[in-house]
Formats: sequence, C-alpha cells, structure tokens
Amino acid sequence: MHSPKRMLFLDLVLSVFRLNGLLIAEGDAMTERLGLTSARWKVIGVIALSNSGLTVPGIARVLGQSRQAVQRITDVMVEDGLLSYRSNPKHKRSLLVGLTDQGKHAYHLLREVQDPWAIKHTEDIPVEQLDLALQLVRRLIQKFDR
Amino acid sequence: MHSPKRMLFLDLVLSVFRLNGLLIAEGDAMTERLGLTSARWKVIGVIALSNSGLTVPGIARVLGQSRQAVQRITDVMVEDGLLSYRSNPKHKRSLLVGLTDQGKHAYHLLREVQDPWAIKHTEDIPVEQLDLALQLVRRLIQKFDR
DNA sequence: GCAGCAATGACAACATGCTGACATTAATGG
DNA sequence: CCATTAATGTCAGCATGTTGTCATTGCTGC
Repeated sequence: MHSPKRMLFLDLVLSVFRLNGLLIAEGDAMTERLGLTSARWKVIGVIALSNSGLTVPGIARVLGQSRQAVQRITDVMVEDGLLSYRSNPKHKRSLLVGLTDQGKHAYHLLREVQDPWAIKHTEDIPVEQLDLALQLVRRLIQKFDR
Repeated sequence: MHSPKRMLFLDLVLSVFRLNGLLIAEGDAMTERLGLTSARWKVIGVIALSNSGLTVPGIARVLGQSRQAVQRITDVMVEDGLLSYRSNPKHKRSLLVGLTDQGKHAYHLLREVQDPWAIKHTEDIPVEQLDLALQLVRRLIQKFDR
C-alpha cells in the first residue's frame, strides 16, 4: 500500500535536494561579480546578523555545519580581507570573527542584489503559502536536528 | 523597509539549506548498513522508477546535477556491482544504466528502511500542509530551473 | 549528403562539505 | 585543587558537487 503521505514526503525530500542545488547555483550567479560564493555569503550573513561576536564553532552551529568546514572558509576570507579575527576575552584560543570594512561593504552589496531577487521571486506567491511552507520546513529541521 | 515577504523568503532559503544538510545526514545514517550513501540511493531511486533505460546524462537531468558528477558515482557503483552498463540501441557511445540483481536487492532494502522513516516523520503533519509545501517548492524549482 | 550544432564521454582542477585524529585550552565535579 | 570531560584548533583524507576543455558521436537544416 502506497500511503499518499509517504509518497508526498519522499517527493518533498527529493524536491528539497533539487531546490537546494538550484538555490546555490542562483546564489553563486547572483553574487559572482561581488567575488562571493554561496558558502561565503552564508558566513557573511550570519556574522552580520549577530550583535555580539561569533566564534568559528558558533557560526558552524548556526549554519548546521562542521566547524572544520567553516574554519576553512573563514581562513580564506580573512586572507581575502573580508573577515578579521580578534581576540576573545572569554576564550584564550577561540578567536572572534568579525567583518572588516570590506566585509561590511560586501554585505551591503549582497543585500542590494539579494533583496530585489527575493522580491522578484515571491511576487506571485501568497504570503500565507510562504509562511506555511517555512513552518513545515522548520518543523522538519527540528525533527532531524540532533 | 523590510518587506515581510522578503524576510520570509530569505528565511525559507536558509532553512532549505539547513534541511538539505540534515536530510543528507539522515539518509546516510539510514542506509549506512546497506553500504549506500545519499548520493548512491538518489541514483538507484531514479533508475528504479524509470521503466525504459536511462543514460548517465539522463539521470543527471532528473536529479538536476552535472552529468560528470553522476558519471563518477555510476562508475563506482558499476565497480561495486550495483549497476551495469548495457549497450544503447539509440546511441553508439552513450550506454544505458541498469540495476543489477544486487542493485535491485539494495533498492528493496532501501525501501524497507525508507518507508517506515517517511511514515514516522509525517505522523503528526497534516497531509494538506505537506501538499502545500510541496507545491511551493515545486513552484520555486520551476522558477529557478533553466 | 554534408556542414554545423548539440550531446556525450573522459579527464582535470577546484570548491565545499564530511569524518577522524590529536594536542591544547576551558569548564566541571569530586 | 585536581582529575575528568567538553570544546576548540589543526591537519589529513575522502565524498560529492561544480566548471572547463577537448575529442567523438548524433542530429538537423540546407
């Protein structure tokens, strides 16, 4: 017996895989001329939205990734002048990551292309549907997290 | 001005990234003892659901990935005895990919763990919400595809 | 039929994610 | 206070995805 729910769910899972790939491609294309990639603007976004400082493992927890993966990205971004490490009063070895002026500038440019992009692609979608979908996705995230 | 739609949409995008990672981890853990990974059961699933034969670029189109990425996976899976190439009457060089008996067996085992998994995680979610979310995700896929 | 374009295979370089392992620092419990 | 445990940095290896390039095969329009 093929439960319709089961089929819906598996279909949703495959569609999430597909959408994920398309979104990354979109994000990469959108921020190409800013010298950013999706992996990088994820990090920039997280840092920009945090008031207090964030450490590398902290960013990883927000993004749900391994600290090693984030560390590799941030190291390169520091070399490129987008981020800077500063000493952490609460931890001798675990440095805080912050945006440099160049990083802040990149964030503003990011917003300038990302906002119209978001508006463009939601023009014909009712707010209620977006909200419901987000609720469901969050619910699934909670289920699978940890 | 922060349009609520824009915020919702960006939030949804980030949540899709997060969910994608969690689903891959779940899928890997679930099929670990079958000797499969998420990349492999994606391929097995696509082939099992196709009646007529599929070529490597065909699988790639279904999954929305590059043909090179799929080719690498299928080559290893042929070595491992899960898949086999057979000649394609319609194309001299582009071989058809099929499941071996071992591959079919793996698909059945996959279903045996995947079905209860899907049912378990949708128990407390109304069908209507699943359906709406799937519709939205598909709509977004259409927007971004090609 | 043939010229030109599209699709495919094959190989390479690279980006991004994971896990494992090990040393060091921080936090905690007795 | 000290021993144990947790968190972090660092390095390595690997899986999976991308793009680019080039030769070959297939398709299409003249």
